[in-house]
Amino acid sequence: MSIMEKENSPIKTLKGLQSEVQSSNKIALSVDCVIFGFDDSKLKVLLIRSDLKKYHDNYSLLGDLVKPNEDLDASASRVLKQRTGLNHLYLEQVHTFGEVSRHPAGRVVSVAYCSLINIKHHHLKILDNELRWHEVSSVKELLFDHIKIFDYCYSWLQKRVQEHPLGFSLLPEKFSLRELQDLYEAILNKKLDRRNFRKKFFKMDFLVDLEEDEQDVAHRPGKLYKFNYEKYEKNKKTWTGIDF
Amino acid sequence: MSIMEKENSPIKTLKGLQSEVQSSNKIALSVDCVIFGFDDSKLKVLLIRSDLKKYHDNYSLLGDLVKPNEDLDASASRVLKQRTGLNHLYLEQVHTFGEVSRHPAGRVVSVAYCSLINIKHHHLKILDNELRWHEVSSVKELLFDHIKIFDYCYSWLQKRVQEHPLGFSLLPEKFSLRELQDLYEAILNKKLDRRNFRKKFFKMDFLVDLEEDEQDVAHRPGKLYKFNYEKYEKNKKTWTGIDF
DNA sequence: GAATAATGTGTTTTATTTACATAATATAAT
DNA sequence: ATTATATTATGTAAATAAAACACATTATTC
Repeated sequence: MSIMEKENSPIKTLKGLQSEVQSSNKIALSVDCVIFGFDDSKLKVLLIRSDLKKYHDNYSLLGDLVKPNEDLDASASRVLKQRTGLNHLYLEQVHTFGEVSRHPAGRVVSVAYCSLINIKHHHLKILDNELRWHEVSSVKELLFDHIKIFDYCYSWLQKRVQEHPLGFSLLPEKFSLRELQDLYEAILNKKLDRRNFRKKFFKMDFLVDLEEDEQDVAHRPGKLYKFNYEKYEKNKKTWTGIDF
Repeated sequence: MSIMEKENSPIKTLKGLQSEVQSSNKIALSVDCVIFGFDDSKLKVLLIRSDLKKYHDNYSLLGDLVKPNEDLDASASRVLKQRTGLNHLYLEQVHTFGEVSRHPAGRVVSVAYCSLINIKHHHLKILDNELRWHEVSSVKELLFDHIKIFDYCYSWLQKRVQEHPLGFSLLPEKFSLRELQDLYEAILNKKLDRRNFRKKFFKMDFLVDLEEDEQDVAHRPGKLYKFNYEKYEKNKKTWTGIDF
């Protein structure tokens, strides 16, 4: 692999490799988190105002440098925890952005993570630097290349949410089918047929009818459901079908 | 973003940020390429023997450290070029592996790329360290965590090839439908119905009939086709359909 | 020229997706 | 309490796509 394979390389020792790695040109590595939430039937993203004087008008994603003794995933979890006070959130790596000139302070390669939060359930515990939710549709520019990272992660989410049950992380544990559909409509940014939507999800057969009704709605309340992860895992399809 | 957002951070200058990045704990960053090829109706992967004495029995992926002034994608291209002599290959970033203990020589975070080569057309120009093609089905163990990277990239390919026309990078420019189907069967590791396969691809409508026949086959020759990328781009579907 | 080993094509069946309309249930207003 | 309103819940028919399946055709080889 990598480090030890140079052209015409002779046999090396592990010790030699260690010093090669040590003395090599290292690179600042960061994680940036695109944190999505869902509230008021709208898809939102959590942003913070840049604390750089020069860029103080810009909002940015939440991120930090990866520590030398920290797994990459752990680094993203830490950023979430430190910046929002929230733990154990849905988190998945999406893409690594490594253009030389992407960061004005020097070479910084950034690994983008996507996180999904149930806004209603988890209240932000830290509110530095105008940390707050922004409507996804209103996000037009961000610090550095963050808009590129954001766009990439949003596209990723739009695709991913159609193939994996991650959308439930954005909802309360108990939700109505209307809320679920609103969520999908917000993420995919298009209207869906209610009857077919219901049919689809009931057929997938991992929603548990809680025999309970919505409260505090000014009309006939809908039934509440929860997502049964075990059932999903047991029955999930091995996806196939050539189509493009 | 990241670097400049510490808890309770005051307003910072760009200069301050620069020195923060400079003095921060940097990390050795590498790229590892999973290079797939297709030959003799079998999916293959290009591996090299480790030149580490201790691991000399292990094969490994092709990789190298990312240089300070090199874009990440460029780094992967360079590795391909340096190790195979081949240029302008299909190349796509897949995932970043960043566990602290993944590499015995110290902290090395590695960005995995997937590359697809037409074995027949591109002859390897460099054959260091027993660089050669291995049948994908026979790959059981690799250096360090390379088997994990390989498995991840193979799964990625299996999914990706069903949604995007990247498979054609593994074939000669002119190919028969049998070759195309053999390719899909090799990648997906299952038999497909010939009639339905043909229908599917003709319907997608980006194969150009070259009005030419296969040569040197011991039976009725098949027609040759090529992939029309422009036509694909023009008609490609915006993929939708909730299903999991 | 007969046997072989592929290619090339079409139909039927089944499953999935789309389109669409009406009855039921709660709240809010009078 | 009656009515208007807003939303839930449900079913069916039509169109499309996927799966299963069989036979005629065209080269090569013996």
